[in-house]
Amino acid sequence: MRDATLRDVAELAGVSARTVSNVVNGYAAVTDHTREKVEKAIKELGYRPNVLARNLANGRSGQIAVVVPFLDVPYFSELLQVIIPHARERGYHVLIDQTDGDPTHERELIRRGARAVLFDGMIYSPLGLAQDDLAESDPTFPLVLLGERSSNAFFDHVGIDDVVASREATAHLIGLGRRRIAAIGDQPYPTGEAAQLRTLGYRQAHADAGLPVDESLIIQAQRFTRADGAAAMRALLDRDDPPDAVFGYNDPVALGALHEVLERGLRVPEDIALIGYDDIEEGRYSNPAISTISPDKDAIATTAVDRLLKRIGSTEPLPGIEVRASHRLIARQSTLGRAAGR
Amino acid sequence: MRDATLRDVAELAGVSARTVSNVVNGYAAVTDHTREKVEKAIKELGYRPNVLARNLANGRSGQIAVVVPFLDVPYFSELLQVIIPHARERGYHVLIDQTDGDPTHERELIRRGARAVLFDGMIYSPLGLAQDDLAESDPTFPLVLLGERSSNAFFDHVGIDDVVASREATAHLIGLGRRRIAAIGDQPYPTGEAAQLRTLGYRQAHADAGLPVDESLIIQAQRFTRADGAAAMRALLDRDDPPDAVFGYNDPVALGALHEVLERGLRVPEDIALIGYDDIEEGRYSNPAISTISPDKDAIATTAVDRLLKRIGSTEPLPGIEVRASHRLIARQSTLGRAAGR
DNA sequence: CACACTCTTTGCAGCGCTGCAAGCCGCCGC
DNA sequence: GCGGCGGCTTGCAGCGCTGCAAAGAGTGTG
Repeated sequence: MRDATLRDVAELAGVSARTVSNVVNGYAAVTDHTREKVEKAIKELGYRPNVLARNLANGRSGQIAVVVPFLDVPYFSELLQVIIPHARERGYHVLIDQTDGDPTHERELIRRGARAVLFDGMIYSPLGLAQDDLAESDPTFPLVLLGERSSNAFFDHVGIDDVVASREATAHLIGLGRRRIAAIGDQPYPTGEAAQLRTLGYRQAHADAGLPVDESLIIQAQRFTRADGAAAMRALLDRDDPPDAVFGYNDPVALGALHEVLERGLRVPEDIALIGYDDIEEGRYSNPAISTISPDKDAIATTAVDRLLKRIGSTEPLPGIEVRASHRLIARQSTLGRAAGR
Repeated sequence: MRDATLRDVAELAGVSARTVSNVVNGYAAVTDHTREKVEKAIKELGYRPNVLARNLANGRSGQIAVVVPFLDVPYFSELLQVIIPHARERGYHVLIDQTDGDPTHERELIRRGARAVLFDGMIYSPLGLAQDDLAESDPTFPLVLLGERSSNAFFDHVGIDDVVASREATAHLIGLGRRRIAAIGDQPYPTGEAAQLRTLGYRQAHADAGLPVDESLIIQAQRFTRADGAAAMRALLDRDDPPDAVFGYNDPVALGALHEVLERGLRVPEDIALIGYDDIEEGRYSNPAISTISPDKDAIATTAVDRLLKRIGSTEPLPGIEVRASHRLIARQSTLGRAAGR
């Protein structure tokens, strides 16, 4: 059986289709009497508005897209966990896309996004996207960027100050007396701007302490996975002069490295201290629990949604703003040892 | 500037709108000559089809919804990681919703889903939903259930055999000589059918071995988180007669328990052996790495999508089928100790 | 009692696309 | 040379809803 339409309801209630629409949307003032009639008819027919038709008619889709490189990266799923309900409260559904970090796919999205009528705006966490690619995007399309990239004049950008945070993480290790600190996760190529900011912070911390940087301790990682962290650590431990501390550019990398260290029978933090980045739940339950940089995820998620909706709601393009969420360093057993206590 | 429409393209190319539509969709045969003209016009105007209008016109949305209780449960994000690209290859976008395990929200979805024109079908992993609630759903709505629930005549159901898998997990511990095996995750109430299947397997394994079950070792858990696992373990270790092994109903629970055990200075597996369920990546990198039941996630994800699309494509309702994906037990250090090697 | 004004309700047109069925055209066979 | 046929192309109508502007109903005022 065909679903009931607005017109069906109108007919049954003896009013015009437009009035039914008004009742449903609470638009114009409607007499109590009329409203009751209409509501009765709606109930009787089990009418539900056709979202598609509504969207087509008013040119909005009621959906926002959230694009992340990898869904199984805990940081992203934890963020989505906040974004989805927050968007729902504001009347938006969330469409999720995953780029697998594929630059072609990412570029595609950012360029054609503007025309995709499927969603009204996009929250985007680019990975393999160079700054230049952003320039090609339609500046009138509501877009909020997540992560470490600096915004341009057209889009908003929400994230923490990665340079400062990375400097703090490194300084924490230096403060513990470590002198051979490895950095795992550098990406010294155009699409690795995010990683480069962390490397910059790492360097700054060394400079602050008047320490030299051993370039050979800066290790690259492609995808920031546990496997990447473990592989990098393996190489580091095979050297004659292994490090005495590790700064992982995200928690999975640090956790992968941790796994490798323990696997070799070394002690953490006595032999090697480790710190990660992102404060995913997993890191609170690893053994030992890992120290990390904790970004204010709630703030990032809600701010991103709010900014996006503001952009969507605005008729003329808003200038891009840069939102800095707060972060803090959480020291746990992987740097403090048993002293970290519970 | 307004986006170009089909009609704009038609005008520029000097053909009818319908022909442009044919070119775009590759429907009817079109002369090479005409096609070229149209394609040129499309490029010139930067035309992109309006998905909303298309959907409204042909009554399909090209979107499927995937509903999970919690996005930050690694098992679900790993599953989505497979579902999303697989659906995309088949021309579908994935809309993700998260119920937070809220029964009201879940019931709402299942009941009204049929009418939600936003998506053509739904893959659903219910949590707080009793079997009865399913009966209220519209049997003509394409729906595939994930997880442990047994299907009814109207929906498909994809999952592994939880009873068998749980029996194997428990038997593994028994085979190691353990006799006081705790089970963490039971949910002895109507919405906990999934958990109950695991408890059943646990009991069967004991029966198989001629061992009695100590009911006090069956611990409940609400949400299957690391925190739940840790809390349950804490209580178990505070007893005078702590267990010598633990079967966690999913990996996070097992990992939370593991954390607590190590925190107390006990050895794994010497003092307490642990096994989890789901084989999330995290468990391969924990210290020690945890043994687990590994469901064939690829098969589950792709089968679920394929079945759903088949249902969507079929004019008359298909009878519900039960798909059993395979699983295997992966023994790692948390039960085998160092012997598990690398 | 006519008129201005406000509050409700209405009809129309159209969002951009596709299903349908008819129309057109050139070519083949007899 | 004519009817028939198959391959391409077209026009129409309509998916279900909302923006817009105007009509209708009701009220108060001079």
